[in-house]
Amino acid sequence: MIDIKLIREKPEVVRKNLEKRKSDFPLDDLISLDKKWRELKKEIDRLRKERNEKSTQIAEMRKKGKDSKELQKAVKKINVEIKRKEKEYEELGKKRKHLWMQLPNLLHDSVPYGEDEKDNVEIKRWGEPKDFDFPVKNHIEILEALGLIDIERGAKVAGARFYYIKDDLVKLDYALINFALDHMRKKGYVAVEPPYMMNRRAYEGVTDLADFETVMYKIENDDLYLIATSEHPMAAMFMDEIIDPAELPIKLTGISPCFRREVGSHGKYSKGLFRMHQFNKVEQFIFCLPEDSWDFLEELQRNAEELYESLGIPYRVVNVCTGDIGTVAAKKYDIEGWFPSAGEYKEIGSNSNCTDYQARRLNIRFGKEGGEKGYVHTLNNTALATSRTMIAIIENNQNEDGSVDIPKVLWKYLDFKRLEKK
RNA sequence: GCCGGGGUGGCAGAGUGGUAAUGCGCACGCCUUGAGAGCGUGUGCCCUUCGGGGCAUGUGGGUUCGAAUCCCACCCCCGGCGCCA
Repeated sequence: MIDIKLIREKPEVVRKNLEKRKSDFPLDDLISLDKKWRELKKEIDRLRKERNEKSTQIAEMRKKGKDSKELQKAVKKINVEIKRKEKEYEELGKKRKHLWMQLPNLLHDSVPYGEDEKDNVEIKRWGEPKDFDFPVKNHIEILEALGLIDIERGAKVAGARFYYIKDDLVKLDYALINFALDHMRKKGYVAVEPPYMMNRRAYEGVTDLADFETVMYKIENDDLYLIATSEHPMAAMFMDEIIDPAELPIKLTGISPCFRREVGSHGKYSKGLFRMHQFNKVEQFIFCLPEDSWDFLEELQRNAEELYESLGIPYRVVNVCTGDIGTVAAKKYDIEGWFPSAGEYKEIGSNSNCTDYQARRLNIRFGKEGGEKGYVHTLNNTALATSRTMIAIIENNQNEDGSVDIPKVLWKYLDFKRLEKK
């Protein structure tokens, strides 16, 4: 959510941002809706004032034992009118809010202009993709041969894009979680295991409204949605609160499964473990003062890069362009890992500064009571999503005999050093 | 799930039909060499032509000229019972 005052007073700034995003958002509709809404509010407030005055008069007359029938009649009449206008006001208000919530965040100047992900700008590359002297296999071939994954039974029991992972792969999953958690905790981030479900009000605060149709699973009979990432419950954690600036920054690292419907994302990179309905992820999250958020974006970036570097996964970093950045972020870096079977870099993590956009929706402020207040800034970055990282490890560290070498940093979490046929 | 108690500002806490006391905290000012104490002003949200106005007692309805207060439904918290990994 963007400050409504900015929309009213400097619509040209907002309009320019929309042009940059190539958004077809109907800004003029929002502005005129807001204007009508305010006019109607003024009108209703005037009527309410009249009613309050008359009611007070009635009370005084009663005290004196005078007859107040006429006044009562008049108030009744005003009330009918208030009720009529309130209904209109409420409908207008809903439309206004709905539209307002869809208005995307203001972009940072450094976000490159572009149509889609092809126009993302590479800003860094680390590591050298290995030259294999044998035909590389993809992770599904490798895992099926090792008997560590069961795709068919996953589909039988839950549907496509659900899988059973087994045995040493389960251990590897948890090793990666512990590895990432340890890394983040060493940096002073507080580990959080959040609720895996959230109610509508909280969820509307953290994400694009369109996600309710394409991303989130709704729990029947309850006002609950399965979380798509622990970013969401962490962001909502301080909903409707005022944080003492002395407490900031708040640095969290969340661990949870992530549930995603993935409606409309068929085909692309959909093979194997790359895009599933359920996966585990360690996430980084920061609440901070507005002036600090751009520095923290770089800190979050570095944290994630260190993880992939110590795992030995070649990666590159892209500055995500205007056409690919999404509604909530003001700036976003993606980390793309190297996948030998595809012969390209693909997204394994995503780092966003959401500035005050989420905080405004969630009503999370900082400030002393009675003192100056403002909205905090929120940032989130993947630390490590286990499924995609496992694919990267498996494909990059495969041997000709079908075994896979485990990166040394994970050994202490495991009772094996290779995935191999038993 | 059942029974009981409860939900009022940042916190504590009054108000049982007449339009939200009071205390603490916090911010600003005065005073002070400084701090503290003391005194004063302010302290949520929305609108405003900056004069002011409206809203706000868990949420949503209802009754009434007027609801924190009465009625209905729901949500949440605490205690007990039940069920349970």
